[in-house]
Order: sequence, then structure tokens, then C-alpha cells
Amino acid sequence: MNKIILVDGNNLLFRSYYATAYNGNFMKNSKGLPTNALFGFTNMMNKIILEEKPTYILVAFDKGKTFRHEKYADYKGGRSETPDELKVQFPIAKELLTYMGIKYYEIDNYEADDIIGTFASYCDKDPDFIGTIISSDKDLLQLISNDIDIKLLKQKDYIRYNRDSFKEEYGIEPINIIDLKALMGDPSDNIPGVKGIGEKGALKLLQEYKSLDGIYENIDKIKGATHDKLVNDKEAAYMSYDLATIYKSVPMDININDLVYKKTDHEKLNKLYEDLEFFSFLKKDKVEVTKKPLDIVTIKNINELNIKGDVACYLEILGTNYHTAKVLGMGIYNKDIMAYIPFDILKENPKFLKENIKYTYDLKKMYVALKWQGIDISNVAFDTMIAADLLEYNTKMDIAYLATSLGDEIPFYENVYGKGNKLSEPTSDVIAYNACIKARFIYDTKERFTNELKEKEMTSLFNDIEIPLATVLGDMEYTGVHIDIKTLDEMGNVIKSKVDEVSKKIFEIAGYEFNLASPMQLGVLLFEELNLPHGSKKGKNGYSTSAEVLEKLKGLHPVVDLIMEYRIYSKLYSTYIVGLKETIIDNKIHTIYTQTMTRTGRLSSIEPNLQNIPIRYPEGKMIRKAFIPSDNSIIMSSDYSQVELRILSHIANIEGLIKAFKEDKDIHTKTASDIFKVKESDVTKDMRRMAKAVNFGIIYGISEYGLAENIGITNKEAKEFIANYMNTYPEINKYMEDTISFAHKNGYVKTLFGRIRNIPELENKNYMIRKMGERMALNTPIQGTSADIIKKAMVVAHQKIKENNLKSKMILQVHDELIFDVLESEKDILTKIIKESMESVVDFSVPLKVDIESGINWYEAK
DNA sequence: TTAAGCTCC
DNA sequence: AATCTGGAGCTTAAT
Repeated sequence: MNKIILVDGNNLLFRSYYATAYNGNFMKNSKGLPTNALFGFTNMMNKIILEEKPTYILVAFDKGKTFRHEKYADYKGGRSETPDELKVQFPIAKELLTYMGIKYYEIDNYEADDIIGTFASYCDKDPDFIGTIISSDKDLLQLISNDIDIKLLKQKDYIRYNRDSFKEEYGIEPINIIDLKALMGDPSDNIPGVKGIGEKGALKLLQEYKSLDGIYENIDKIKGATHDKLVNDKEAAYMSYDLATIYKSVPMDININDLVYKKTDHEKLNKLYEDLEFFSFLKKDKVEVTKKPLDIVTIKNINELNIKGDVACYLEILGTNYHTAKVLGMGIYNKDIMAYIPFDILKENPKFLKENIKYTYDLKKMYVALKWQGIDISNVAFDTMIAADLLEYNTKMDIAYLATSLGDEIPFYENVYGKGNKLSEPTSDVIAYNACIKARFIYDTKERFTNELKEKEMTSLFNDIEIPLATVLGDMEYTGVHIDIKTLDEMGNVIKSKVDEVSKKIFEIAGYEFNLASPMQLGVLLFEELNLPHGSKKGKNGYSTSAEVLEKLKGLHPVVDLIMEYRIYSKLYSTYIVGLKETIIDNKIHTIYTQTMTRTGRLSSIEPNLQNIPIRYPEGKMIRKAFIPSDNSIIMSSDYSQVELRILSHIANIEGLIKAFKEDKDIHTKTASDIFKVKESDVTKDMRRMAKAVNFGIIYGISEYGLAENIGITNKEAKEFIANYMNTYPEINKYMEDTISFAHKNGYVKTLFGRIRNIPELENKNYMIRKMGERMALNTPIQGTSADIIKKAMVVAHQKIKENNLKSKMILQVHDELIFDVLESEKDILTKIIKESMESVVDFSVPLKVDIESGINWYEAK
């Protein structure tokens, strides 16, 4: 069976053009030639080659107005002209394809759709050929058949539809897309459809009567308004049908041999890349996955295992939460061996794990899963997941995402094991296969990632921070935190009765019962029954009832306070009482820290999230009383004081703030005194509050509007306020300008430890998104450096605890704060270790400072 | 599955 | 002319 890849060239060029063209601001080469569409196009073509490994491939382009639509010329006339800046890129795209060894087609008076339709129809007829269409244009879905599938491009990735998955999602045959459009129309294509019938109605009709013809044949059976609409617009419906149909008989000679993907003419292609100034494509050498036949040895007796040298390994487990998942077995791979070791065998003598295994994907997962089984592996030196994440590949927990994007076919976890509560254990052959191809992928790409880390100067970040951190986090997760279930239950009862009591009061006021948790129903009460002012904050489904809105309604009606109270208690109950209780194992909670989730380098915490346990309000803070230490121990909490402002002061070299930090002043008071030009002793609470808001605002990249909103002043006042701030600390302005221009020039920003974040938003045509990109560019070096610092501190603190043979444990991390379960007898030495580890990570122009507190539970330790 | 809402730093 | 604070996760309702 041969497969033809059918690429919609027009579509690719258009979407790359509009994705990056804004305000007449184009990516151009130094001669002024617009290249933005070509850049995206080249990227896409490379990706297609990598992912599809085509034998046969073609790219189709439009040429002139579509012949078949002449009788409806008025309708097609409405389409806007192609901008000149895009037009000039078309011939170059064709040149690129020629050098890449890819055939393209353009036929007078036909569109790319028609050419693809013609080849799709060819595949349908010739039993030796199948096809895959690549486009973001949903029109092409109608071409799906038993022999044709489509890769429908989305903003970031794509969805692949074949006949079955299409039917499953839409409930109709792909060909009936045409009937669907005939009914619902398509404004973007000037297809009128039947007035008053939308997607829902159209689908319902088609499910019943199969096709447009079917509907009109049975028109008498259809009653009511729908009947009249259909009758009135019958002509329009059939015209729409014609307009929506892709033509499948473009007059052309088809010679399949023309479509063979030929050898790339690297010399000419590189020359063109140089002209276009696409230097990144010049350097790119693809790492080929070196495959050898799948001769997997399943180990029956651990003694028969004879490993020479380092191996890559992958541990298969059943379930995504590795604290509770069943361990199935391990695949190992290097150039000499490809073996599967069922867990029963592995656990007999896991000695080799210490000696030979060096590379894996998601080290922490394997480390903790085996730790629960009493097996310790602490010498793995390479984690593909972490490496790929640092290099900004699209990394997910499932290795299949990364592997697929690099052209190695690894089944997705869900498809093998199921998901959620619908897990099932496949046969051991299937497990062995999955484990081994994953190990092979890890082995085959190890060098590529190592080199890339080196090129991007992240080797030290990887080896000295992220890799050691993985096992440190693993230890924390495995250790877990003790929960006083009795206390939690008692609080739960109190909170539950509060929820009931407040609900009752609200219903009495309303005069009827409703679902208080529904913003929609609540909106009806507030804004329709009680006629409270709703401002203009309108969501998609009605008026907002957020805390922000309620705050403004306070005092206008007694129910408002009650609703706020209800929100507080119901949130506590569902998330922090019931939710937490569900995750308790043997009186402990074991969270999972995701090391590769955030864009700034911060950790995140899931199942449950222990980084958002309440603290702000007294009602919520009580929850922390349930977080208790081990026997004879205390909870010790140490948090960095103003770490982000200190980092900003250092990076931007802000003289005024550096001096204040050196003198250990209250930084917000100092800022207030500087801005308002009063003595520190004369700074009022309000002045300090405002200064604090600006200090935070600067870190987040706030606007005048945001600041005004935040501290309740007018836009004008906020503007003066910020200007005053910038005057006081002029270095901040320079930092902002430098950072944004660096980001625009390079497309990324960096932390002080070399962590990189790409910011494609800076190229977006949408002003709002570009501005957001700029705020990210400003915030990421600060937030990211803060993340780097605490990660390093964690590695060091963990190491010192181990070196000193202490029983105390680090148990939690909350971004700028570490929590320890400390044996009372070790309190002094721990205090010393923690302070030292955290404060000496970097040598900045400002000191780092931590505050340490302790108590009999987490509540008392802060 | 998404949106709205809440929690944290 | 318009913009409307950075980074996360969980629960519920509604589709």
C-alpha cells in the first residue's frame, strides 16, 4: 500500500502569513523582501517530511478563479484580494519545493482544493493508493473516505480524522459536510445556506434524512418553522450545495511517478535559505532515529541479564499517579540489548539498576514508583523529558508526544492503557513493546538533546539543578506530609454547617431555592430579581458574579455579603476538605510536583495541589492546622523575603532599591518614602499600600489601567504615579526597554541561570497578544530566576541534610518557600542548614534573606 | 470539554 | 485606536 501526502499549499502560505503579519510589520530579509509566510511554510514542510516520511507527496496551489463557479460568479467575487506582500512569496514557495524534491501543482482556473480533490478521488479508485490531506481548511473534510484521512492543522498541533473518527465526532458521513454547508452556510466562503438554520439544526436534519435531497424528498414530514425556512430557501440551499462541493475532476494527466519525494538538492536549497536569511534552517541537521529490528528479549531470570555499558530504560506503570500505580516492568535498550524485564523478575535483584541505567524519560516518575517498591535508583544522569522541556520542545508527561513530534511512532499512553478510572492492563507483549520502544527513543535521542543543551548553554542548569532536583522532589513526594484527619473532619463539619446555614439565609431572601454554585442562576437573582447594577462586565453566558463584582455590590443588599460568605465556605469544603481527604494515603498526602509544566521554570503541584492551600483569610488558613509533622517533630517554614524584587534590583541594577535591601529596610515603606518624597517615618499605611502595589506591578508588567483598578485611583493618577516611580528608579525603565528589545530581536528571554523561554506572542498580529508577550518578557527573567534560585537551594539543602545523617525532611515547596518536617532535636542544625542553603545560592548586589518560623503544624509555622 | 470561579506565590 | 498584572491547579455547572 502506498500513501500520498496531499498538501494544501495555499492554505499553508495564507495561515503562516496572517499568523505573523501585523500593522504592515513583516518579517523581511535585508533586501526588504517579505518572508514571513515562507518562514512558516518552510517550517511546516519540514515538519510534514519529518512526521509523515512520505514516499509520494504533492503540494497544490490556486491559479485563477475557479472555473466551476462561474455561474455563481457574484458569490465568489466577495473574497478579498491577496495582499501584495503575500503574493510575492508564492513563487518562492514553489522554488523551495522544487529544491526540496517535492512536486507541486497549479492548474489554470482551478483552486488547490480541486487539485487535492482530484488526487483524493484517484486514491479512492486505485486500490494501491491511500492519501493524507494536510490543511487547516475544514472544507476539505468532505474528501475523507476509506482511503483518505486528513491532518487538520490547529493553532499549535493538529487533529487527524479518518472516516471513523470523523463520524464519531460529527455523527455524519464526511461527504455530508457538503449537505451540512448547504444548510448552515459559510459566511467566510460566501455560501448563503438556509436562513435561520445553524449547525445544530442542520446536523439534526441530516441525522434524520441523511442528505439535502433526503430532506427535500421528505419535506412534508418536517413541521413548523424549519419547514418554512427550508421551502423558502430551497434554491439557495442547492446553490450552496454546488458552491460547497469540491471539484474532483480537474482535467490533468496524472502520472504517479511525478509525486515521488525526491532527493533534496541541499546546495540549491541552502543557497535559497541564505537569500531568504533563514539561517536556522541552514544549521538544522535532523537526528535520524537509528532503528534496529524489534528483537525484544523478555527476561525470565534476572541472572540471564548481561548488560554492558550504559543503558536507557523506561518503566511502564499502570496509572498516571505513580504513588498508587502498579509497576509493570522495564524496557532497557542500548546498541547491544533490547530487553523487557517484568517487574516480578526485576524486583528479585535490582542491582543492575544502580550500575547500568543512566538515561530515562521522567526520572522522577520511575524513581518514586520504584521507591514505593523499596527499590532505590539514584544515579540516573539523563532525563529526556527535562532536557526537551528546557529546550522548549512541547513536552508532556507522556513520552509519545515528544517522540511523535520527532518522527518516532510511539503509541499514546491512553491508547494502550486507557485513562482515568478506565485503566486496563494489556498483555505482557504489548507492555514489553511499549517499554522497549520508549527506551530505544530515549537512547537514540540522548546525544541530540545533550548537544542541544550544550549549544544553548544549559548544560549546567540541566546537570547541576534540574537532574539532581528530580530525585530531591521524588524524596519529598514520597515522604509526603502527615494529615490530622480528625482535625480535618471536625473543620469539615463546621464548614459544611456554615454552607448550609448561609444557603438557607440566601434562599429565604430570594424567596426561592436555586443552585448557588451556578453563576448563571445567581446572576438571575442579583441582576434580574433584585435589580442590582451589573456594570458592563459581561461574560459569554451572562453577567459576571465574580468576587470583584460582588465587592462593588457590597452594601447595596444584604444578600451580597451572604453570597461572598457562601463562596468562601463552599470552596473550602469542596476543594480543601473533601478534595484533600480523597488524596490521603495512610494519613499522609503525597503530591506530585511537575517539573516541566510551567513556562517560567517554576514547579507546579498536582493531585493534590499543595501550593494553593489557603492562607489569606482566617477561615481558610485554619486548613493548615491539619498539616502536621511526624512524631517528636515540628513544621518549619522558611521563605525568601521579597525575592523577586531583590532579583529585579540586581538584574536592573537599581541603585535606590539595592541600598534599601542592603540596609534591610522595609522595602515598600522605603519605596513609598522615595516616591512621595516624605521621611520614612511619615509614610502612611495607604502610601505603603500603594507603593507595594506598584512594586508588584512592575514585576508583572502592569499598565496604568491595571494599577488604577488595583489601588482605586484614576487612570491619570496612576500614570503620574508610574512616571514618578520611574523617575525615582530610572534604571527600571532601561531594564524594561532593554529586555523588550532583546526579546523582540531574539524571540526569547533568559533567566540568570540560562533558562530560556521563547515568546512567539511578540510576533503576533494582535496588539493585545503582543503586549502580553512583552509582559511575559519582562516577568519571566525575574520569576524564572527566582525559580532557579530556590531549586538550587533545595538541591543543596537536601544534600546537607543527607551528609549530616539527619532524620528531618524537606516536604513542601511553595515557589519562594520551603517547608520541613523537623525532628525537635534537629531544630537548631536544620535552621542553620536551611538559612545557609537558601541565602548563599547566588552572590548578588543585594543579599538574599530568608525568614524561618516553626510550630506544631503548618498554621503555627507561619 | 470549556468557562467561571476560587485558591496560592 | 486599543490595551486592562506574571505564573499555576481544582471544582462545579453547562454544553
